[in-house]
Amino acid sequence: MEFSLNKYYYKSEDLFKRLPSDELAHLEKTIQQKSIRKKKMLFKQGSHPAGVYILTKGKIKMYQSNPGDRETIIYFYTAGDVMGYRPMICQEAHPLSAAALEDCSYLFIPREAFLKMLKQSPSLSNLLLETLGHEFSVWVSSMSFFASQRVKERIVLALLKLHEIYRPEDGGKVIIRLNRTDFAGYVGTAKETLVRVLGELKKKNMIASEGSKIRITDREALIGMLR
Amino acid sequence: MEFSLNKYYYKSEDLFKRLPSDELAHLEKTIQQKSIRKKKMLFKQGSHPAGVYILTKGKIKMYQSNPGDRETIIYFYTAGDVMGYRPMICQEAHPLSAAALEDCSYLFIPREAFLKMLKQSPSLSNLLLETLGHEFSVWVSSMSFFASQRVKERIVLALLKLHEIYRPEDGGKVIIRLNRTDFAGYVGTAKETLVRVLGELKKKNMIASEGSKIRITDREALIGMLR
DNA sequence: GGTAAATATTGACAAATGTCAATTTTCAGA
DNA sequence: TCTGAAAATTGACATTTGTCAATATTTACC
Repeated sequence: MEFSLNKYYYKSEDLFKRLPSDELAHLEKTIQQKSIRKKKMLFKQGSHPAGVYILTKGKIKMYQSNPGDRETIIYFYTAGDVMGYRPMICQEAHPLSAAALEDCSYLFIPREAFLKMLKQSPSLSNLLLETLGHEFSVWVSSMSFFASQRVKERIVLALLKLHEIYRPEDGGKVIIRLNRTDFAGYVGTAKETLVRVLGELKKKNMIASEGSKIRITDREALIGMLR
Repeated sequence: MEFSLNKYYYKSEDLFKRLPSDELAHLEKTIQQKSIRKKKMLFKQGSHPAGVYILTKGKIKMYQSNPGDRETIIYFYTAGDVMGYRPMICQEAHPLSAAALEDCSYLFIPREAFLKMLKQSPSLSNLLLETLGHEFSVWVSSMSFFASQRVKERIVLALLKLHEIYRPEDGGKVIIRLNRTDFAGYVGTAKETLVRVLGELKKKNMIASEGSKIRITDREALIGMLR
């Protein structure tokens, strides 16, 4: 079977653009423009969801703080992604925290407006259902990959995912700007182990790096390591 | 923060019971009674979803086959659980395979009937949305736990989850009947490593086992190991 | 451009986990 | 109840991964 990054990667981009235009127009009246500085938290795990976030610029990490100050990063959001609606739908607290990796801009739909709309609009609930279902499949794949692979393979898959996440809209070169600690938290390994594997990939000319910046130079070779 | 197994465990039980009675009545006309023998497959990953399954008796494992004949088990379904609707909703193939761990009985709703109903019933789509959202949170927690913990802790959490999965309806003693290979596939470790950790827990009188049967004898102590 | 603080890298070693090959125990069917 | 096959257990050892401490490099800020 052919390797498919698609299976492990998903963007909720354009979720709202698929709504009927009258509903979209109504929604837009309640939307607020906001921004947040690098390293600031957007929300904290255990807190009550305040609304839906649509990221328009920058990157956000979703993570869980674990005992021993280790941080597990579960997801990176990038421009176009919709965040935070899930726990709201099922009246739960946020299971994860969110923090900005860079300066970010986003649109915010307050909780009440969103829930009211959800009640009235079958198209929105069907849209969310479809999105959520698909997102779920991606997670399932990621989880089983994670459970069955060694650190090296996980790092390689993480590199490929990050390559998509950091892909610029103008089609320019992809540069992954992520510090080693966050990268290691994403892979679920120690920072030192990550550095060593990256060093090895660098020696094989599959990636290039300087400082915390990483660039993939041989994507095919990386993919080749996963089968 | 208090340990909550709830965070890592979820049953979709009674999903359909929450539907309005007229819609339920309509659905019941299309439902088929079926059964499947131990070790037989219910569906295979990559295949097209044929309908929705509601398990009424027995246990089903959802798993992914990995290279090197290793199997990663992602989820166990038990009586009351609803399976297989997710990939149907978003028009995808099954991301996982399903096989019976014991002789099972189930109700089957054919694809067309289910999708038709979904279109007509806002209550069903809202119900599914809520269920899916909650299920997702549980998965997120499991995944971050998985990524951040050692094999021993993962085994202990798996034991606690299995204790719920194997809880009999009549309130009798819980006996986990699962072979070591499947258990190891659930934890994401080698069968031998699993056996060693179980042996250790047995020596500490936290569990008892004979053959492949396992019984938890000191639940509190196990929970104590997770914080 | 210079400097202190943050971050990445490396080395040495310890601990955790996997693998392979016996051996023992359990289980299902005759 | 017996018996072969399947499954669980154990041992020895290799490999992977984590930890701690030191050092080199990069980055942010004046």
